Amino acid sequence: MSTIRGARERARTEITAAIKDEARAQLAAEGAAKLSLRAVARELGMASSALYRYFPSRDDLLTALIVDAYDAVGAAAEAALAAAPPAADHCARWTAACSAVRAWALDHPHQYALIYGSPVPGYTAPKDTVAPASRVALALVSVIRDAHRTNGLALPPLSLGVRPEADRMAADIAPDLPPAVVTAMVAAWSQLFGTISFELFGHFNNVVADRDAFFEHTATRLAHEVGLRPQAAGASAGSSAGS
Amino acid sequence: MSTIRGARERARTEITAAIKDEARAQLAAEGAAKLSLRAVARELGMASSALYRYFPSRDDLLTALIVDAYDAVGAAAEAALAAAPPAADHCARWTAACSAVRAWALDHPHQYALIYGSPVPGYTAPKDTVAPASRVALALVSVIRDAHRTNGLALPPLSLGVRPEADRMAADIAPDLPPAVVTAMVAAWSQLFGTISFELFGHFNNVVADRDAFFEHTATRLAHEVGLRPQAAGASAGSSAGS
DNA sequence: ACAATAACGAGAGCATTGCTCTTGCTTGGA
DNA sequence: TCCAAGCAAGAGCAATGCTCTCGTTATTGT
Repeated sequence: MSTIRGARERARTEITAAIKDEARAQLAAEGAAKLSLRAVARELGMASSALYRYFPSRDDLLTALIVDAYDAVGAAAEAALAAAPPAADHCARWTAACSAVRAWALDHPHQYALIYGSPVPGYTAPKDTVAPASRVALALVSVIRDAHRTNGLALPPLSLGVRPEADRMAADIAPDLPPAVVTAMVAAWSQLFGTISFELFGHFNNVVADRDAFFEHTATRLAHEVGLRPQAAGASAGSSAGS
Repeated sequence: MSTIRGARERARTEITAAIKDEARAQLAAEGAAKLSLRAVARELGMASSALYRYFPSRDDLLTALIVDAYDAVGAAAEAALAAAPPAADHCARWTAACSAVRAWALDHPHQYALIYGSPVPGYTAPKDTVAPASRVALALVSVIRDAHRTNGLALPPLSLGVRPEADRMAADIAPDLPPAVVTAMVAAWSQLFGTISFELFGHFNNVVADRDAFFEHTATRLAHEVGLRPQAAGASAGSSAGS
């Protein structure tokens, strides 16, 4: 409200950012388990107790990093979609978003583990996390919505058992999409991260060698599962999109 | 190999088991991050230093728990398959194995997080873990192999990009199965755990309400993905298998 | 302009942790 | 019987998260 906003306030945001940066560096270097408030303070040249003016506890620092990480993956997915216009091949847009998420995960494995691995601390997800956490899912939904608007998506009917839950999810998430599509999309969403997590957490060691090819294939199959078909006809007739 | 093998040796295995039990209890109560050697020793009425005679470090204790957890999920999956003979509906056997894994995960969330969440400590997976870690995957392979032997599994041809990797995986994992099936099976394997992890780690909060129905549906679709089709004909004509 | 208030940084301190080292005791085999 | 190996306990070290207190500094209200 005041004019200059005070040197103090600016210093606060700067120091807060510096703390988070240093914490991220330690996270990337050693993992979440080894992230130490004292080491962060030491590296920043301040007393460890001073840090508590900015983050009331270690878990709060972690939570801040979690929110930032969710935002970063979400932004990566959205950027991939922004690079391919909604008019383009919907199947390719889907796989592009998936690949963007995977690329971010490979670039920031510890941040990825922070948000998609085991809940770290006493783990209570505060309200601040739910909005950033939804960004990837919303990006995927937007691809499907575009595809549904232009082509219309048709999926085989759901079995009786899921139908009530499918209707509920559709009404809750995307009332403009068929329940079968929404259900398939939620499944594909979780399965996408299952594949990325397995690769990142080492479960593919001695199993999958060419991870790029395998992921490309998996993402494409997930696209099929949600009703997206490659625009086979049209201009470019190249069989496989990538490399 | 000798006769009595000494009371000492027996005491050692007993104490080792007691330590692991207490550690498991703490794991279930507080999570892997809070598992403390000193607390385990305290609870067992022994000095903390005495614990190091049995496990050279905290990470070694964790590793022992990891091995046990892998064995437990693997055993759960195998038991589910043993309950349904190989002659039965292959699709139902697949979903039964999947559901068994999920049930174990819901019953032992922290042990599940230990093995399928973020790698916890300095995380180096020793050789001892790889065999137990494969049990679930091998159980799933056995279902597919049985199905392939009796019915033969046919899947649409793979795109050019994955074909080399698919051949490599098939030769490495199950040379008697078509590469397309093996590839789909690896994907389904990781996706299964993606769905379970999302449910367990809270990513389905405010998204999926009827988790049982959703999982049943997802597992069935995964079965279709690997080429398993429900034995629709025969006796019972009910549309959906489960209740 | 001045004083009250709030934010701030630093240091000391507490409880706890993983781990090591040394010191005795107990057991198993010669 | 006696010795070596296994064992348990205690003290101790470095490090952690967190709290409290005490001066200092900036902001704000009058």
